[in-house]
Amino acid sequence: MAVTIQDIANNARVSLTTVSAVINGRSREYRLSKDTNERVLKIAEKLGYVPNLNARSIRQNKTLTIGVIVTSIQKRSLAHIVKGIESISEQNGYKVIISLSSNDAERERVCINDLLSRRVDGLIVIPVPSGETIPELKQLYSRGTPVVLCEAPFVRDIDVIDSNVEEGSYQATQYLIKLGHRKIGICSPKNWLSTRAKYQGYRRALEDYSLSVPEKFHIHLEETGLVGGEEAARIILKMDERLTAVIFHNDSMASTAMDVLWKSGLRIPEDISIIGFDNIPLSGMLRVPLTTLKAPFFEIGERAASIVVEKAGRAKRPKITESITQIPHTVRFAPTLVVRESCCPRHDN
Amino acid sequence: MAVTIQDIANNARVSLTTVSAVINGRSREYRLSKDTNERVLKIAEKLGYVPNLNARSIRQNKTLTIGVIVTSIQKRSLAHIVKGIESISEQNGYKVIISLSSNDAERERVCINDLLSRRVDGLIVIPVPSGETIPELKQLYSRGTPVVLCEAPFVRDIDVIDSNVEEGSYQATQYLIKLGHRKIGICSPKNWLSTRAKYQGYRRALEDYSLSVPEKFHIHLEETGLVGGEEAARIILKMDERLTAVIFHNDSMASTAMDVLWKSGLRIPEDISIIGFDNIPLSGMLRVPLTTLKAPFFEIGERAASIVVEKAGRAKRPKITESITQIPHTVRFAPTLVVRESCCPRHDN
DNA sequence: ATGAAAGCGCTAACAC
DNA sequence: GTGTTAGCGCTTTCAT
Repeated sequence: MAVTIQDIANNARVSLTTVSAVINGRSREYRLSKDTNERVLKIAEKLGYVPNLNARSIRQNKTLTIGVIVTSIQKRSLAHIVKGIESISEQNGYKVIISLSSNDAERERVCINDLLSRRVDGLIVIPVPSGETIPELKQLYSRGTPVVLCEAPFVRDIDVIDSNVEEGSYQATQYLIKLGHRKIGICSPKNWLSTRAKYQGYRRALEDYSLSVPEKFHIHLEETGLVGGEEAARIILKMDERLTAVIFHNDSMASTAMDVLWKSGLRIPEDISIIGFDNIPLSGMLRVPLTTLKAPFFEIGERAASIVVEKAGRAKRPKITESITQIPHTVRFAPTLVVRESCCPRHDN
Repeated sequence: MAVTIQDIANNARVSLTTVSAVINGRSREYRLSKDTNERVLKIAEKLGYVPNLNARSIRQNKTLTIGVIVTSIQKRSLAHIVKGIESISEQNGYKVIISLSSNDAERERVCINDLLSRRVDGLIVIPVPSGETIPELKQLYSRGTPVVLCEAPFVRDIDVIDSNVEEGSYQATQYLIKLGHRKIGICSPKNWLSTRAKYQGYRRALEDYSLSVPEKFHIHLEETGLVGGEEAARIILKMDERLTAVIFHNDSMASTAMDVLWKSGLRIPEDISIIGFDNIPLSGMLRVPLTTLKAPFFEIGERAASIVVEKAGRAKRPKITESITQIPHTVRFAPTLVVRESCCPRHDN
């Protein structure tokens, strides 16, 4: 069994209180003698004392911890969000504990419960892309738990910080339209909120330019990530009408799709223009450097964390919070188009 | 304040004990009536009860939690290790809490302390690459804390699961030698353990083929990651003797370096052959598909977690553990060479 | 079948 | 300057 303050107290022949005061750096406040202070510290050190945060938190009813739930850590954008969260949290004295939901609503629920059980002071969640868990998250929020969502298009009545994918998709589409493209496809995983958002931006752009919006150009994928890219490429190759440009859900999908398309003899961008999302580091070094949309993910994380930290801090002074009607914060950063070499004006074909 | 079992007990007009039994699914064991059981459950639900894991763990002296410390989550290899850890942990009823050390020894120490304070039942650490924290980790280990290191070349007297980078480097070098290369460079961040390991493999290969090992071909980088790649490229371009092949510390470094080299007019592989490490997903889709070494990172995570889970479980039956002299597990998986297009036989130049 | 009571490691109000 | 004591939310032994 681990060393406790009791052990230290016995060893130093002082009381629990004294030890506690020393450990918490309050010997001044408690007017402890410099001597006692040092002796206790030394003994703690010698005994290899490690404070028990769980015991402390149960007493103080706070943990100085923020729970973060992320669908996957492999996605660059999410990794950046997490770094942003960490940075702000740390500056404010909060530790972050990261949980992975692996894109699975049930696992996300387990993570939420676990973190709540650990009494985190706040929660930042990248919800599963299907949006399945949104109602539960809103309920948490309305019951007063400091919770902020990142990357949750369409979601309202709860704090949301994200990149405006609708807007990004609009920009991408507009760019392609201006290059003369008319047969523009958009590929993304089926049943994701962000898919719907991207489709809306795409549609809005086409409509703004009075172009038709053929339903068949909206390609729904079963798979996500790399495999999704292969699936997309296969579908595109099989279409009876050849697209002249395609917007992909993200860069890694675009890369794999590009790879497959290229291997089956299509030239990029001459035969088909490609746009991705996220601006991952390697996208500029691909066979054909990828045109893509970048968003300030690190900053998104920072903003999310600031809100949580602020609310968690406020929650400590109970009375004040009580009657405040929450006004949800929503910030959606507009992405910017990074033009590289995967798009060109439409060639007649 | 959150709902407690006391609240439930009051509401259900039963005792604390009863509620506790119900919550823990032991009403059978306690011979509680089906009626009581359901009533309590219903009330817990209604009140929105969330068990306080901290309180529980303080009582039970275990947390069913494994702490994982990782230098960065952006590195694919590490992300895979984490997934492997998660997978095994979950199967064994353990939650994982992930902390990021950001390649900073001091932050790693903070993470270790924090996790110990949270009384995790075990610890898996990817130590900072300088190896600075190894002594502390060994000390932890020798005091009986279940701790396993991943990716820690040279480290002994503690459980280590990793990829054998020395061996990988040997393979890479041998491959290049067989292609006829004689001026082979190796680039990696200075003062890293893995740098030393890779250099040893490289050196061993050259010596096995009775080739000279010019010190100047061992390039030490100030920077890591993408920027390290740029730095490497700049150095290579400035060398008075042109290398015909280079081994990079990892794929993302190799990619950026390749990009810079290519942009300054070198043809790859004709002018210079390139090998990376890690086999990241995009390495096959680069301008020149990258030859690289892949290692079973997911499996490394799995193995590490199995050990920790096993030890954590054993620790619960104190007597047995007491006198067992620990025999450190060490598993170093040999990487395999993935041949793509970034290497070719030496051209006279 | 259910409850009372002790105690896990710690903090904080209040004594002395 | 330092110690006593109550209790945070929970589990567990022992009574009933």
